[in-house]
Amino acid sequence: MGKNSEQILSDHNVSITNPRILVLEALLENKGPITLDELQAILKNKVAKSTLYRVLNDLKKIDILDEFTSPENQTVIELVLEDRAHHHHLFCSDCGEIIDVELSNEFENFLDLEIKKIEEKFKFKISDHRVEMFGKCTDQCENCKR
Amino acid sequence: MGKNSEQILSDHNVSITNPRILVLEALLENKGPITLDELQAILKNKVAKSTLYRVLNDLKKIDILDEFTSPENQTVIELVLEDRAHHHHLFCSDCGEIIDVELSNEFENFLDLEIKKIEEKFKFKISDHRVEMFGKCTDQCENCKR
DNA sequence: CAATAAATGAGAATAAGTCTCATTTAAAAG
DNA sequence: CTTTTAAATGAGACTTATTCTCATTTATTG
Repeated sequence: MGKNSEQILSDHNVSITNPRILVLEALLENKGPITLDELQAILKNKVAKSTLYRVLNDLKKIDILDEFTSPENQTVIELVLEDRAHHHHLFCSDCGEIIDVELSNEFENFLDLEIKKIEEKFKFKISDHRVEMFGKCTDQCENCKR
Repeated sequence: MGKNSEQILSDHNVSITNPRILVLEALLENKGPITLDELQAILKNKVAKSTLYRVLNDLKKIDILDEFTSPENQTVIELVLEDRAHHHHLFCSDCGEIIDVELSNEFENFLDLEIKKIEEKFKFKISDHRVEMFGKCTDQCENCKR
């Protein structure tokens, strides 16, 4: 059982306010990536547009929100709590669905080695990485929402 | 020696126009990823804003332009000609530089195997993938533009 | 519960990208 | 090498996403 929204906020020394609770609850219910449009629809008439953007920026600042852009140029966000396993994303160009994907430990270890090589070659300190996969779900796709 | 812009256009059955030549030449000179802002600066007073966007969409349609979003939410584009090797991107959060990175064949093969597993698990046909690495270049970074 | 700083709502402002339409240009045919 | 015609362009209007402003409300602390 995960934490509730108030715990999350106080754990990060962020004041507990109604909009923040509402946004976090929406994200906690909707495990996995969600487009901004979808989130806005859920919170319509509950949280002002300007406040929604501010709250999302707050969550980014305390490092519990990941933001990225879909191939269709939609802003996508995802709550990243400590208990969430490291994962990547799979995008369907038919239905727009975005699926969390875990790759094998062997693969992640291999990737870490490659990254060490890149760090040396380019004199970089690499702090994070992301693997994105693009394709189409087949007709019988259980993930597809439509 | 790569192709020139007119050859590229005619190879893809696209009519040869001045704006298209100018955009392609700018991209050919600036090998590697470039932000839209940078490209717009280069082409200022040469190509209208609306035309620039149209030309970029044309290049996307004939599959020689890759577009993605930087961690700072900047639109980034990169010409992808047939002779370009498959590669990935390294982002510096200090200077904003985006560097093309090739990973080893062994790694790419391993990734292909992982992708096959994901295709089966999620009943997907995966057509493309992308590895993004995020970090900071060190002080003596030769890649850093400033 | 009072004081104060922080957060919010509403809408104005800005910025990125698309669309419209009159004009120009490229391509193809004679 | 002209003429024709469809396609492309430029300029700016329009749309949409995101940020900003400021008066009001709310959370926190003492």
